[in-house]
Amino acid sequence: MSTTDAAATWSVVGRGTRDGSVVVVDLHADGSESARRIIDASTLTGEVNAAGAARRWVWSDTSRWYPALLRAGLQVSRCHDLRLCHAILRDSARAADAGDLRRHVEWDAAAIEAAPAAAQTLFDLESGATTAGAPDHIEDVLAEFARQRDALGAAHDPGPLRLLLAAESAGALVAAELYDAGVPWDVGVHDGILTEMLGERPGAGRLPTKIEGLAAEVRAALGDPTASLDSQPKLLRALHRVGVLAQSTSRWELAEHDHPAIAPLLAYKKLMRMYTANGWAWMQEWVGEGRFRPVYVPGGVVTGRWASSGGGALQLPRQLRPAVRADPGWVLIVADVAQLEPRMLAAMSGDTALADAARGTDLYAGIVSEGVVGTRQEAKIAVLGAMYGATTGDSGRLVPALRRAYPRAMGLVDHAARTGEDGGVVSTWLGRTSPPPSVAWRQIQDLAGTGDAGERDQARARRSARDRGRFTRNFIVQGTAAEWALAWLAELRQQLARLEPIPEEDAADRSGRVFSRRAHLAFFLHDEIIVHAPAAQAEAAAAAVRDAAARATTLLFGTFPIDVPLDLQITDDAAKG
DNA sequence: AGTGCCTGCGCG
DNA sequence: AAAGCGCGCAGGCACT
Repeated sequence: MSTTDAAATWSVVGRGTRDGSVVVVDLHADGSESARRIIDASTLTGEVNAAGAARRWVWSDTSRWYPALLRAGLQVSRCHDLRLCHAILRDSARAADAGDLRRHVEWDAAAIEAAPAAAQTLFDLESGATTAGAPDHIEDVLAEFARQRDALGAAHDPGPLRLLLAAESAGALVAAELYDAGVPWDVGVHDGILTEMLGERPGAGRLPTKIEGLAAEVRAALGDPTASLDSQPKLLRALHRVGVLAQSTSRWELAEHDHPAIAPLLAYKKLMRMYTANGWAWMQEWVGEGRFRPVYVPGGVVTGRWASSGGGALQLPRQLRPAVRADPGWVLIVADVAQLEPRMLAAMSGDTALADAARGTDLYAGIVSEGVVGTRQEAKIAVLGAMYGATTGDSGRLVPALRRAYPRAMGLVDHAARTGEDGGVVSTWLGRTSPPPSVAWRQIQDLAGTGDAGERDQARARRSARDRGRFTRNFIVQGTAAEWALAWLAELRQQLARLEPIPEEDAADRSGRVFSRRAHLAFFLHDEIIVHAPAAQAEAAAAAVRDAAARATTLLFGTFPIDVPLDLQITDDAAKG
């Protein structure tokens, strides 16, 4: 075991030249190298242990390095994920001089790579097998880290951007930890919900009884015993034959027609959706040993939200929530923020009137009590319309009232929309910047600007400009909300990590997993988290959830008086949350 | 058999 | 078919 330099700030990890070797380079804050060690991949866990909690690990891609450490029972405190930070710095309008980063496209290619391979890692690490993704050789890693520090150092005001990079990297740690921990899942409850809803689990080649029954009802009502219900064009033709002249087969349109086939058809579609998306086959594939393990993709959405790849973590139907069950002797802490995005907008714009309406748990009720609109439902439609750029219908009609009452907040999103329409870029509160318009978009606008553009060219250009305006309008709000959520996650995982592990005999299992003896994050969905905690830690973990949210708000907005209230429940069943 | 697009619906 | 943003996934279907 080699020694580590306690004074060093960063430990940069990369692959060595020899197969299976790993190189760890300690750096001081000024970037100077203080130690360099060549080790076997299998001893990296020892290095991490010896380095202590304060160390920030720098690596190409958290999803390639961290899972193996977690499986070896180690949690790291902090990291700098070069792949994710590259994407932010490359585009950020607040990072001066990112040209050097843009030239190194090999760090972009990795981001385009599909799902992070949560399943590979330790084995590959030890065998020295190469995997696709960001460059991993230590010299490439050191060079990229230097470029990123240069881009940050040259920034006019690097503080917010530095915070964003730290939060993004912490999010990468959380994503790997969520996969390692999994969502505690009761397959018995899941099976019960499916059976109740769909009927008995069918044999091969058959559908559940209730689905078959509904299909028969629909076909009888259509007078066509062989009608296909799963092919949109065929179903549409069958409906037309009985006089239902719908344009599409979507639920909301079918509901407007009056025909005996409609009710069973809507029920059929609902059940079929559950059966195909989250039925027994899904359970078989994604749930094992009492844990649902979806694959999260941090930074997977341009706005900074996470995406998912596999398991559909972000689309888990509310109906299936009861299957999220704490282990015996454990509880769930289910917490979410109501109306996170308009709260972010109020704070970003410094709109104290909207911040006043946001005081307390229901922003929409606040808008009503300020007399801006008449009902809570109107307030909701107006706010969503304001953030999404609605121009017609109820929503578009209500937005002007908001514009009069909250000129600062509305001014900010309206300005973002105009910038987008003009082909410009916009940035979130911490500095994540929207991508520039595509070449195709530019061409459409340029063509419309020339003298010989036809009426259709003009119309197309206006439409695509407005489309982009709605995107940039929403980008600053959705992206800042994602930043708040990352800060919440980052604070929370640090606080949970400080909890004392419970005695071995009370552990959820004897696997030696990092999270079997301590409260841990189990689920994350944009503005909502679930923590799985030993009963003895329930109150401490809930306090951590609340405190982390408060700290996230302060971290982003300092002393600006914006409420970000949590709805928080401690329960053994996530559906009660 | 593999691909890429379309439709529809789940989530925020 | 949404009006009004951001996603992933399943099934059908046309194409290779």
